[in-house]
Amino acid sequence: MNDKKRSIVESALNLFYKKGIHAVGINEIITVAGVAKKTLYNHFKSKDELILATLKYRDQLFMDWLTQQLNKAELGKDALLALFEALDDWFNGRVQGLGEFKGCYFINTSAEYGHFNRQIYSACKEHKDKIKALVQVHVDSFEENAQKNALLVDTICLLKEGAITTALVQRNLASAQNANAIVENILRFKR
Amino acid sequence: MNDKKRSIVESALNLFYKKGIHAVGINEIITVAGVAKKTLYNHFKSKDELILATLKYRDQLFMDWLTQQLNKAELGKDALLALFEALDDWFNGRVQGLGEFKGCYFINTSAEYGHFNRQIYSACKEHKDKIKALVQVHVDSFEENAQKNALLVDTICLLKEGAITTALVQRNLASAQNANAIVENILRFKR
DNA sequence: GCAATAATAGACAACATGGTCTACTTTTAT
DNA sequence: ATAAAAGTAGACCATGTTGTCTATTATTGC
Repeated sequence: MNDKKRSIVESALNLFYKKGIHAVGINEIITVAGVAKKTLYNHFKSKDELILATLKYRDQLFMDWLTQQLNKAELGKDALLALFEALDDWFNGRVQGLGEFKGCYFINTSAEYGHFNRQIYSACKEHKDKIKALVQVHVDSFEENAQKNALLVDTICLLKEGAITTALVQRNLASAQNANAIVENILRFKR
Repeated sequence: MNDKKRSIVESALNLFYKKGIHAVGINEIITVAGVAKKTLYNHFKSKDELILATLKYRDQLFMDWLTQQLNKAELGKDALLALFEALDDWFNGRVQGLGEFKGCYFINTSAEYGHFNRQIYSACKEHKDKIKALVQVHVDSFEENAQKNALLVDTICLLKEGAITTALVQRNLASAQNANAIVENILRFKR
């Protein structure tokens, strides 16, 4: 990816994430990116295409970070708890690369667009599917009973989404710690 | 509340909920409401004030419905399970009054506005606080241990938020059933 | 060195936005 | 019946929106 192009995507993502997509205009983006309007439309043929690029970019950023956090812990239960510790870091501004916490970019974008724009919706869904797949790997490593396995994956994913939403809407920045405590209890029972 | 005023609020809410707030203009609202622009600005001195009115209206609508659903069940564990059955009805379009499911209006609005507009943010937070208080009542009826009590309330609220978000973003309309199964397991353990 | 490519600033078009205002009509209360 | 209040349609304003286009300047690859 070109330098200019990357600068445009980064600036757009930062603004979209902070203020919401509809609230940010092209002119603001090019000002922040320090780029001419023609340059932007040279790389992206519409705002929608730029939005998709920010979703892709954020997905990479987020997945790289999360995968790295989980890999620090041991495969299985430890990694699952590390997931919620990572979330806690994120909510409380201890993760440089993700910017000041303002909820999940993909949930926010879904909330703004719903299922109206198929491509945008798909990008958001795919991001969540990836995370679920990551959780699945770790649950698979110790839970062989298919039914219990599925239930545990669902539980963890629901708690994760709930923690993100609660941190945003209720401004409860401890929600990841709460979720962590819940998961710890569940995993302990499973011994 | 005046007939015209109610019509404006209802139309605005329907449009905002379906398309997102920034995506809907005043002109569209007055057209749908069948009302002159002056009439709208007679009742509300700005779009922001109208947004707040829709939040208040939806809060009443939703809380009335939810309270009624929980009251059908017995105080305590039954009511908590009824909560997730109610969510399942909502997600799958079996609740007339709430319109076609498009996520939680308060989460969506928070996602669009963040903490930028204090009044809007507060209205969203207060709605969630009310629901949490409702859950609290039922947990209080059978769980006297303070720590377990708090943990259970958190669990239920996180699962609820997670189910709503997952139903929207992943288009997983069974998420409330999943959450229900999880809560059932937890409550059974508590015997 | 020089042609091709990519960047620049910014004018411009066409339309949408929130909000105000005028001139007129209907509804309501007494 | 009549005066006050609340409604109507829609012109209008200033600004903001996405997107195009021109004319000029840097940056490339060969």
